[in-house]
This record gives sequence, structure tokens and C-alpha cells, in this order.
Amino acid sequence: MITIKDVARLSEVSISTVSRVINDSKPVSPEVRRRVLKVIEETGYKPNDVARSLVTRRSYLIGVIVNNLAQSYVADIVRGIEEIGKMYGYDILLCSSYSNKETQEKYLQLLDRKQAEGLFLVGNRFDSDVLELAKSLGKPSVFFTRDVNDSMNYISIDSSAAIYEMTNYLINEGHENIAFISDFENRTSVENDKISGYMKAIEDNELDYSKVFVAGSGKHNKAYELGKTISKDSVDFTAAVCSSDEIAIGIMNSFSDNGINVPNDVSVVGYGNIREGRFVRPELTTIGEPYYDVGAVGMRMLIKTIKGDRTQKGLMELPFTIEKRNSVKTIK
Amino acid sequence: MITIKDVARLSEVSISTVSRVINDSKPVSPEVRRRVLKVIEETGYKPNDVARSLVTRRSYLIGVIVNNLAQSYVADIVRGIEEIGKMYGYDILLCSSYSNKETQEKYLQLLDRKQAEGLFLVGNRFDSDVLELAKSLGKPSVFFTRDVNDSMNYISIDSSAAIYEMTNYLINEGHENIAFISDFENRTSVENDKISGYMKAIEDNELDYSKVFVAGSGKHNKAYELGKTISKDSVDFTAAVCSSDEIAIGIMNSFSDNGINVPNDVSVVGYGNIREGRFVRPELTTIGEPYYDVGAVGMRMLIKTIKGDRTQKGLMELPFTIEKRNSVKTIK
DNA sequence: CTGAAAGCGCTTACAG
DNA sequence: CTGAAAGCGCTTACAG
Repeated sequence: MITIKDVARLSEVSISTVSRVINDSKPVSPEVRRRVLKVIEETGYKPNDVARSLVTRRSYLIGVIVNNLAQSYVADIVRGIEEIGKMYGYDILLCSSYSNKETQEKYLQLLDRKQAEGLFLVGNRFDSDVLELAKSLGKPSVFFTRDVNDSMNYISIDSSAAIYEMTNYLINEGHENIAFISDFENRTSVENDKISGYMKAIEDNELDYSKVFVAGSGKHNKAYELGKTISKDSVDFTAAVCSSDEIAIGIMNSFSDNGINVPNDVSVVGYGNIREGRFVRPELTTIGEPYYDVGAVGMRMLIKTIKGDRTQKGLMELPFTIEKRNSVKTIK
Repeated sequence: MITIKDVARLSEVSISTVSRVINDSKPVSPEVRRRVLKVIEETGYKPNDVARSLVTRRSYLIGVIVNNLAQSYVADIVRGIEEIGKMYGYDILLCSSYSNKETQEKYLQLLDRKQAEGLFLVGNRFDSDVLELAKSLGKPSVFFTRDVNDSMNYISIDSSAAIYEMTNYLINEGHENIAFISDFENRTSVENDKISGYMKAIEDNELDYSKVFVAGSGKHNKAYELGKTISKDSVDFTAAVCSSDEIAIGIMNSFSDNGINVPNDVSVVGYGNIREGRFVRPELTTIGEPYYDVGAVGMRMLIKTIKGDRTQKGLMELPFTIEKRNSVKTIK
């Protein structure tokens, strides 16, 4: 392995000088610079970032803890984090915790020892011990979580407003009997927000009908079962607002298998804009959350904080979008 | 920040001794050990891995370069890599290249400077310059690529055998007119393997009919267009083997939109077992590649190589699975 | 079992 | 503009 010492020796200067030309940190005479550069070129010397880290106390490493990369929204957030990180010279140390508290704590310690400069935690919910530990590390941190209870930096999306807007959209399309299919077992504050967005739309429009079904946390499968149950009784609503795309697709599939046509018999909308929504028939109308941007914006906050900007505090709220596709019928 | 020096001072021993109790590297008297441990406990001292790396020349970092984390199979591979890596104390430095050659080269350099101990490259195809560079770094490396041309370590799946088996499955279900829908524009050696698997099945069963369509690389959309064209002419096959699930779903959707029922009129099978295949109706019969295992097995190879095992050379072939779902009709 | 010292590959005052 | 020296936080022969 060729080191700065070798370069110094071969170009007959001190290692200080070599360091200066590598980092362009101080003036070096053109002649000397050329000589050093030539040796670097010839030897293929590349500075050792570990050594550099030790003295500069900068690792340019960001620790990212996620629950499960297999969820496409998580992957999108990570893409956003990485892209912005790379723009500023930061690298990503990826840790998947699969929602396990002990694993999260282990990784937090690990990231601390690796001298990560910042932490980006992505998860539905964090145990208060984990939050505590993260805080105790004294590193700039950003959270993307559905369950905020703290004075931490975090990114969020106003899911209540999103459901409110979506429900209003259905009402404008002529629907009056609108049900909400909730992921109740897995209830978080976000789930409550969604339900309240739905209820508010019903109330604001003075509709008589409202009904909340509970699909359970199995997502697609549980929703499929619920759909079967609903199909057996007569369906008394013309539109269903679902708490997630997985639920919406599960419901659509079970309706389809039980002779209920979407959207002709019932309109169905989801939340999340997962990729699958474009592949199913009819294509699912849904609420899009800008996950890539969550990563990107969060990372910008994080980097600013690392750079000493203390104004980057508290909540950053990102806009949602209504993706209108073919699972809603206009009835008026 | 509290260092080993502080711990040494507070427990009134030398830093050598502290190092020994931290690493359990040499005998330390129980009494001294207790004292040191107590100070570590009290101060919350955690060793600085950067400093440790510098002297041990071990970073326990694996550089992972992928094309795009948004592809679910890529995320699965990364999960496998990370999981096994963590089991052996390795961390993952994630780099997304979005198939850009210059980006890949940049990240390779970066990973080298960061002293990554091994490289895991995931991509359909790598430019020979990239392969060259990767090799020149002299680090243990594993590739998962569809386009192998070298004496490198790589993981693969016998796609020819997979398509062969799938085609035979259709034949056993009574199909005699079977078409292959290829991703020809994006032709790689894998694409050729797939076609040859298809042709071999046709020949081995002495069928008269064979036809290869070209869907083009736009995947879902291009396949949708092709499906429209096929629908307009009369469909003269009863089953279609598709080169990828995206193509299969595109074809199924355009058939569905043009009044051709899958599987009653035409059976369709895919390749890849992407999540969407379970969400579409009918659920897609397809070939599964064990992506998580690709990451896990590849990482095991990589770690063994890092540990000096030179037998870990060449190809590692992983088994595929036939996922039988509802897009195939039995006609006999 | 323990400690003093050298050294990992760099950066950065400091002095000239 | 340049170099000698100190030091980042550790590990590890070496000597005792």
C-alpha cells in the first residue's frame, strides 16, 4: 500500500507539502505541485480516509436505521438520503432493524463507535428507550416516523388533510355513502389522523352515512378477508377510502373475486401510492407521499444541522398528492 | 469525547491494559479488569472504531454498489448482504449508481479510499472499464450480474434451465402453441439463455409451433403496446412465456383491456417473482429467483475470501423456483 | 500480568 | 512557499 510518505519521498518534498497539494489547503509552488501530482499519478496513490478521519474528526458517514428495506417506501427514502448525502460528500451506513428494539439499540451503538456524524431513523414507531439512546449520543438526528411525541427533528406528512381531501374528491364525484377501511389493529397516531380526516369530510359535507371497517394489520390478506365478509352482506356504500394501498388492493381483489365490480359497483381509493397500484386493474386512485423527498429533505436538514445550523429544529411537513386513476367512478 | 486515555487515567492503569480489557486480547488480573470495567461503565466510554481501523487495517466495511434500490429485487439482495454482513461484524456502505458508468467508477474510488475490505457489485451489466477498475483495487469482490464474461467471483441463476422447466410445465398442462415474449432490445447473455431454454423445451417435445416476440426494454409499457398489436392480429398461441414479470403483467393488462381473457384464452407466465405478481388478477405464475439468498450467499463468499479462503472462486449457481399461481390454464 | 514506546496514515499549527 | 514536529485514538510487539 502506497502512503503519503512514499509520495513525499518519491517527489522529494515533505509529507506536509504532499498533504497540501492533495487537499489544496495551502499554496504550493507550481513546480512542486507538478512534481507531486506526477508521483501521485504514477503511483496511483489514494489518500486513506480512515487516517484522515482520525485527525479531522470527520467521518462523512451518516447512519441510517430502517425497519425493512423490502418495503418500497423505505427504499425510496433511502434513495433520497443517499442521493443528497453523496452530493455533500456523505456516505450511508445502512442498518436494517426489522422493527426490533434491541437491534436498533445495537446499531445505534455501532454507529456511534463508527463515528457517524448524523443519524437518520426511519420507522413507524420507536420505543422511547431507543429515542432516549439516540438522543444521548448527541449527534444530529432526523426521524421519519408516524408516531411523534417529542421535540426531535422530524419529517411528516399531514395524513389527516390528505384523507380529508381524498374524501372530498369522492364526494365531488357524487358519492354520498363512503366507508373508511382502517388498519386498526396496527393503530398509530397516524391511523387516528386518517380517520379524523375522513370524519371531518363527512361532517363538513353533512353526509348521513359514515362507517369505519377494521381490516387488521395483515394488510393485503386481512383486507381480502374483510372484503369477502363485506361482499356477503350487501354493500351499502358506493366508495371506500382505504388506510393503505395494500388494504385497497386486498379489498379490490376480494370484490373482484366475489362479483363486485370496481369501480362500477364500488369505488376504492388507497393511500401510499405503492408501485403495485399501477399494475392492478383498475389502476388504483390513491394518495401519494413523496418518499424520495422525505429522504432528500430530511438529509438536507441533517447536513445543515451537522454544519452547525441550529435553526433546523422540529417538524418539516411535506405535501401529498392525489393520484387520480381508474378505481373511482363519477356518479352524478 | 472520552478516550482510552481518560479511562486509563481514571482507572489508574496504562492504556495498554485498558485496550486489553476492551478487546479481551490478553490476560488481565481480575481486580484490574474490574476497575477498568467500572470506569468504562461510569464514563460510558466507547472505543473509536476509526482509530482502531487505522492501526488494525481492518475497516469491517463492505462497499455495495447497486443500480437502483427502487427495484425490489435489488433491495432484497441488499437485505441479504446486510444480514450476513452484520452476522460477521461487517457494515454496508451503500452506493446507488443508477447504471451510470462514471458514477460506478467514482464510487469504486470512494470505497477504496474508505478502506472497504470487500466489494459487492449488483447490476445487469458492467462496462469493462468498471470491471477493470474493480479488479485493480485488489479487493475481494463478488458480482451479481446477468452478463458475465470473466474469471470473477459471481453469483448466477440458471435462467435457461428455469425457462426450460417452465415451458415444460406449460406443455404438461396441454399447451402446444407456446410463444416467448422477449426483452430483446435489452439483450444480454441472460436473454439469450432464456430463449435457448424456451427453444430447447420446444425441440425436446417436438412441437411444431414456436414464435419469439420482442417487447423492447420499456418493460411494462412496451409490453402493453406489444400486447395490443398481438391482440389485433389473431392470437395463435395458447400460452406465452415472458422474459420478465414486468413484461408478463404488461401483456396481461393489454390482453385484459382488449377482451382477451387470461388464462382462459391465453396463459401467461413471467420470470422474476416480483411482488406485483401477487397483486394482479389473475395472480401471475412465474419463476422465482432467490434474491435475498443471492445477497446472503454472495456475502458469505465475500467474507470467506476476505478471511483468506482462496477456494471461493468462480461461479456460484443458485436454484430457482416455479411459483404456480393462476395465470395458467390446463387444457387437456 | 503490566507499562512505555512505537506506529498506523494522515492534518495542522508553528517556525522559518 | 516549505518542513519538522506533534498529535488524532487506538493496538501491539517488546521488555520486564
